[in-house]
Amino acid sequence: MKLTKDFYLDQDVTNIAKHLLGKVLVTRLDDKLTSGIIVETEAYCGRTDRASHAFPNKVTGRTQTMFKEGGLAYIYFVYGMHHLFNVVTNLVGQPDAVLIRSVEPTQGVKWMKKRRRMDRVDRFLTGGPARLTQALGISVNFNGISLLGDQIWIEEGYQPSSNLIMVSTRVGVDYAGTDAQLPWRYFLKENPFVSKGL
DNA sequence: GAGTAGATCGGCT
DNA sequence: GCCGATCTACTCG
Repeated sequence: MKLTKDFYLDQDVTNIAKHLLGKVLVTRLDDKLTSGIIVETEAYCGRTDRASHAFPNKVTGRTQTMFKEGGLAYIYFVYGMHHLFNVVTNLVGQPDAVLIRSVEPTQGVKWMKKRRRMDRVDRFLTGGPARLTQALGISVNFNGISLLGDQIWIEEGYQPSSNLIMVSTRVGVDYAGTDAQLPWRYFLKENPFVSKGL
């Protein structure tokens, strides 16, 4: 069951970041189906949050995707080599997004191993924002495409009980001043595919 | 296990 | 010109 448009239109991006835990991210490329359960996310609010590329509601070539209606993929390139995948949320003109930081592999493990050039199934396969995009074959080519289509989408999974949902500050956003202290990272307790503890 | 350097390039000032 | 929503390989111990 693919998530529908209305899921992505919630105006509180932290709600969506929380609710994405336990859902399943799926890609289909060249008939290779790969998927994983979302176990770690971070919320970014472009209007108020200095950690967001779109702060403060700044439209540029890179950020324009985030200003569109919720339900699209926002993918950007960093450190000269990594592609990071985000879910665009909220209404048109509100540049909010959720970074997907880790998934737990489910389908297509064979393809994921091949894309990652490794032969184990542990957090090094799909834990970490750049690792999961590589494992699922996501690149900037997918920037701006719909999450309701047939190349990349998110499905219903399970609803984690609230005592398993952990909250912390976000990773790698020290440049954001006091906004670096916001508790906008969510992850599943003791899940071995989460990128780092806390 | 912890700590650190190096890779590598698009976006923005 | 600087630096990044990161990862890997390598060191030391």
